[in-house]
Amino acid sequence: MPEPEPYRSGDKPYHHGSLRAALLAAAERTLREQGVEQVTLRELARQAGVSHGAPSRHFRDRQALLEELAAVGFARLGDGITAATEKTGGDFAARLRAAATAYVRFALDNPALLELMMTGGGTDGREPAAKVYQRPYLILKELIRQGHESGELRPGDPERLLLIIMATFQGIAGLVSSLKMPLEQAEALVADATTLFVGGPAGGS
Amino acid sequence: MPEPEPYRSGDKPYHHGSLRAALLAAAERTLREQGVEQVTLRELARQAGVSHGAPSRHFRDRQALLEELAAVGFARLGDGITAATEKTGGDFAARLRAAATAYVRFALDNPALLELMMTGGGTDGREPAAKVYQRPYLILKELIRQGHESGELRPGDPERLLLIIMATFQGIAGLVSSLKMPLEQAEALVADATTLFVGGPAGGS
DNA sequence: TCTACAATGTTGTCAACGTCTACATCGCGA
DNA sequence: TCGCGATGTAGACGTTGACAACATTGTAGA
Repeated sequence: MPEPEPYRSGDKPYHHGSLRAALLAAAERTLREQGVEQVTLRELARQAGVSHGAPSRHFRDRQALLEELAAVGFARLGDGITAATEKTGGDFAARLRAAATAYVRFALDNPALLELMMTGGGTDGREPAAKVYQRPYLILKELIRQGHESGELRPGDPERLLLIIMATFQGIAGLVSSLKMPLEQAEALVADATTLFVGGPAGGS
Repeated sequence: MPEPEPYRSGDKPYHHGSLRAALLAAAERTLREQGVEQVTLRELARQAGVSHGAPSRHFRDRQALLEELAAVGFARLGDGITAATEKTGGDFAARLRAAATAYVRFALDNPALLELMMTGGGTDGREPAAKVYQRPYLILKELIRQGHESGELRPGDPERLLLIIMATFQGIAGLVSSLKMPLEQAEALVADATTLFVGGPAGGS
């Protein structure tokens, strides 16, 4: 079965039309299905039906493409967390849990992409990837402010609380992802952690 | 006229003698100094003063070498945590903190190695790298049992508490590592988290 | 002592990759 | 119309992982 090209199917135009987007899409698919190692410029070019040199017109090098892909991931993750918290009612714990759940869900749905986002794909520290935390950082910061204001969150230095909470959720996401934990159990873990931060007992006893 | 001289310093014997260890050592150094991408079989062979095909006698392929390197890391991390908890006095919180501190210290001292341990270096899911957690898992499990026995740890299902604690410490290690946080601040974070689990208020207020 | 063998290292080769350069084709605005 | 910049093509080069054929060495047993 022929690959369903979005534009024209039979004759190939000299110019692709949206090669950049096509390369990123192919990259994400390949990353998900075969891992970073298989995300090669030549392979993406093949998938896009284009010569092996073409990608260089859109991405300086392989690393640049991976960073762009990671950026897409950042945006989607941020959107997911924002949407989750915004559509959740006023209860502080529920919103905190919603944010964490969105994070964990992303980790389970996009393990390879999340890994890419955290490690930068390559190694040339060109991007220390502290960026993963930026969006969640701001969202959580605001959430914590609200929690303190309403008295629903245990007192304490907001900055330090923020770091612990972020670390915990980040850790849960990583744990859940590398243990391939079922979503149900992952959410239970999130619920426990949330309860812990808000002040109640943990462990569901 | 043949030369019956056994060895001379300066002339290279045909057999290296301990090539496997030399390759692993070179791999760890290169990983630390230049990142995973630079850990190439040929480069390691060069560093060991050996031909480019020699490594294949000791490691099936590059991935196998990286996994071996990760295993070395697991062992060292486990030893570090065990040593830290064992040499710390009876107080539960102190021992929990000691374990976490050892973890975080390892993360700060060996960022690239820890990353390799968690991601498996490659991507071919040949090793889901849930191994990182095995040693800490057992150690923490025992610690939690003791904490519950002595009543120093807040009550709750041990399994769930274990997961949360592991996730948190794992998260702190990752956060600290990718944010290149100074050790001092990292330890404060660990102290906060420990206090939180033991039952007191967090945030150092 | 001699010899066959297993372990280890060397050399040569191949395909795939990233990257570079020279060239071809296209669309668009002066 | 025409020319120019953006985009894609084609080929080359050096590096890498992997493999196969061969060389060297220590050693166990005849």
